[in-house]
Order: sequence, then C-alpha cells, then structure tokens
Amino acid sequence: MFSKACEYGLKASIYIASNSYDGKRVSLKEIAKKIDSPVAFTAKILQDLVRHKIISSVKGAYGGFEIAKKDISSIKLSQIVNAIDGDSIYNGCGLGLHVCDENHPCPVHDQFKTIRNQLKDMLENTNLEQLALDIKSGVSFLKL
Amino acid sequence: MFSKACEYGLKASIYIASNSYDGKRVSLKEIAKKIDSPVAFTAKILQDLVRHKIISSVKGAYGGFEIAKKDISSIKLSQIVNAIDGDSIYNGCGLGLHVCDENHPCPVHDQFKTIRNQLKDMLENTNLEQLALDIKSGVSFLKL
DNA sequence: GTTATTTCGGATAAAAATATCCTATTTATA
DNA sequence: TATAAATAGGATATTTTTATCCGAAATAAC
Repeated sequence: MFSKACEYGLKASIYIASNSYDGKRVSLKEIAKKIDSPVAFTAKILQDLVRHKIISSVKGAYGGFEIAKKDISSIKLSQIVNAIDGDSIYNGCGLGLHVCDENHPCPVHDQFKTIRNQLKDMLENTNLEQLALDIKSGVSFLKL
Repeated sequence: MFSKACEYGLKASIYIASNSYDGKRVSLKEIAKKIDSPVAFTAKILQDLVRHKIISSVKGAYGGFEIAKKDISSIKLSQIVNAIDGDSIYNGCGLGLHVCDENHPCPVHDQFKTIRNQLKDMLENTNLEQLALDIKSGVSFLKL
C-alpha cells in the first residue's frame, strides 16, 4: 500500500511522538532500532520529514529528533504520507490512467472512489497523539 | 496502490473480456495499443495470467488471447490482483510489520482493518463482465 | 510443405526504490 | 579549546520493478 520509505516514516514519527510526549528527544540510532529499520535509509526519510516541518531536529551532542508537544495532536497521518509518497494513493486512478474522473472514468472508478475516500478520511482524521499513546501504554507495537 | 504490472494486467483482462464477450480473440499488439502499455512487458503479464488460468491463449496465426464466455462473469478482480501482486495489499500490515494481528497490532491496525476489508470485498465482488460491458457501451475507458 | 503470424521463454537493459558509506557541520560538555 | 556525539548531505551500491530484445515453437492459410 505504502512504500517502505513511507512505512518507516510513519513508524518513526509515531515513535518520536511517543517520546516527545514525555519531553524526550530521540536519536536516529535509537529510532532505527525501535522501529527495526535500516539506519542510514531512515536518516534520509527523517531529513525529508524535517524539511517538510513535520518533525524537528537538533544537531550535535544530545541532539536528535522531536515534535513540539503542542503539535503532536495536530499532525495527521496524511501529512506524513503526502510528504513521502505524495497523494496518488488516494487521489490517483486505481488503474493508473492519467485522466480519470466522472466524465472519463476508468472501469473501476466508482468502485475505487469509495475506498480511496475512506483511506483519505482515515489518514486525515488520525493524528500522532492517538497512536503514540497506544505505543506508550503497550496496546500497539512498532516492530515484530 | 497496485504495481504497474497489476494495472496492466487488470486493464488487459478487461479488454480481453470485452472482446471475448463478442467472440473476438485479440492479439498482444492490439491489447497493448488499446490499454496504452509497453508491448513486451504486457506479454510477460499475459503469460502470467495464462499460467494462472485466468485467461487463455492460442499460439500461431490468428491466435491471441481470450476468455471463455461462460467464465467472464465469474472472474473476480481479486484473482487478477492476487496472481500478479499477491494478497499483501489487503492481507498485509499497513506499516509492514511481519506479525500484526489483534494480539500484537501495529499502531494503525484498527484504522486499516476497515479499509483493507473493504478493498478485499470490492475486489472479490467485482467481476470482469460488469467492467467489460461498461467498456463496450462507452461508459468507461481503458486509456487517457 | 512453406510462409506469415503469433505466443512463449530466456537473456538483457534501464529505471526506480531501497540501502550504505563517508565527510562536513553543529553542539554540549569536559 | 578540544573532544565526542549527533544530524545533514553528497556519492555510491544493491535490489526490485519495469521494460526491451531475440530466437523457439505453434498454427492457420496458401
């Protein structure tokens, strides 16, 4: 559904959020370990999220990644997916047609519209706080 | 959402179905032209669908691809997607966890479950006949 | 039978996604 | 100020996906 890069980006964001919630900044190394992702590749993705101002970074000793506490609940999954994979998952045509709308629909246009809209709604209505709290309480997991 | 290969496979199957409906067998070249796909790559995908017994092929002059008329309405999109991309789109974890179930859910497990189930239902309940008829009547399109 | 047409299948190429490596820069602490 | 720790970013490597090429096999028509 999503690219590997996007999966890592989502997991990393959730992990950072769950720590920022406690005022803890986390390092690249720690993140990669906790979400079970390749370190250097994860670095690229985090840089991308920083550039998109979804997370913030602090260089140097005792540096790392964090999310301002007040922002955790307002960051939606859609922002992360959009920054990494773009919006084609829920805005593009299911069969890859360049033009596909009500006037010139692909064969599965109607069938996909429902699903794509639901996916979009879900991503736009799920924020990092909800997910981070479940991680903190041990209800959900970021690896294995 | 789907791989290019899968998109081509779906479009090709729909095109073949719409012609088989009229008893017309179609060639690789014609298919690739009508669905706007690379010829040789499409050949590989069609071979794959033949091996999976979703479509059938006839070698030699006046040969081509076809679907037995009686089968058109019983072939589901899920069979085509499954043959080409596997079932990870609607059975795999949204964040790529190897293990992800009710007992050990990823952070977005519940949110994704709904969508993946809907996608699965849609693919399992949409058959080639419905889609082929829309193509024949000019209600939907396979390219542009 | 010969020929033209067409799918089949193996080998190869090109492009994109994933992953690694190394150096530069920044920053806290000793 | 020197050192260690950490992100930033460029270059490169590997793997997967997408795409092309070519000869073999099959088949209908002549």
